[in-house]
Amino acid sequence: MESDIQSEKVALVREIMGRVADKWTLIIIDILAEEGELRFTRLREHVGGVSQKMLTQTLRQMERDGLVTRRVYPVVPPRVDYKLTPLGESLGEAVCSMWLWVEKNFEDVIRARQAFALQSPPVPGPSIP
Amino acid sequence: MESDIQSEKVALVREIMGRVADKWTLIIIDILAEEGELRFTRLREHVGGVSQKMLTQTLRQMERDGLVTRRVYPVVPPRVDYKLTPLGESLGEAVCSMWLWVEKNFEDVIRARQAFALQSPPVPGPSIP
DNA sequence: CCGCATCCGGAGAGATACTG
DNA sequence: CAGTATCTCTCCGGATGCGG
Repeated sequence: MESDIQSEKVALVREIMGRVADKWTLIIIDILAEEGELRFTRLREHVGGVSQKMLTQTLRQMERDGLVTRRVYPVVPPRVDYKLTPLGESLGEAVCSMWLWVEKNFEDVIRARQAFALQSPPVPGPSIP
Repeated sequence: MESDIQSEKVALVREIMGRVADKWTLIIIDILAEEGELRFTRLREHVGGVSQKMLTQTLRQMERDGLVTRRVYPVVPPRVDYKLTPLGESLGEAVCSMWLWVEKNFEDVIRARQAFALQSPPVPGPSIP
């Protein structure tokens, strides 16, 4: 069946979507898009709140997927620079629209959450001490 | 410090980004955007490969965040319809640009992975039987 | 001193089986 | 048919070790 090929593609597309839409990947792309080339520790500072392990892991994946280049300088304190590839930059534009949406609408989400909390009193037995 | 407010906002924005860029959320938004209103099982069929639990959980979150409406019909076999809110629809446009990017560029990602695999022979000892 | 790999413990994703 | 409870297993973060 041809639909096997189709579902194969769909699975692949979804898998890549899952990687590309990863939390740290989105942040890293956003940062590298406006900072250009950065070395590991600088990038870590910009990201904030990420463990070296996750950062390394994510960058590895991104390198594997052709989103970033990884340049290693064989110097005494090791130095590794990361930078978006053209592919990564093109993704950056799509990612940007997501960030813009969140920036623009996050207050609505907050309000929705508050409204939802009101009509769904979860745990706290209110008043009457 | 005012930067406390700033970092507070950043954390919030990132948290919402994390929710909104969730794998299942992206798929659900994409489907509801083009199918309109769907009941639970229909939606489950369209998504494909998702457990009821994950679907329920994700839809709950989306309802909480004001992205979908959840209408329950008090009938004998329970019936629940899900539909994007205006907020969800506006997100749908941003999400669409992500899907378009993946559709357009996933073959480049595949190629990048193959190229990466070649220069990084991980485990498999090649040839020589 | 910088970047990376590994081991371990806890938290959360996820599928299966059951309930109204 | 929609949702919940239980169990499993992966993933993430911190500490450690190492090589340059």
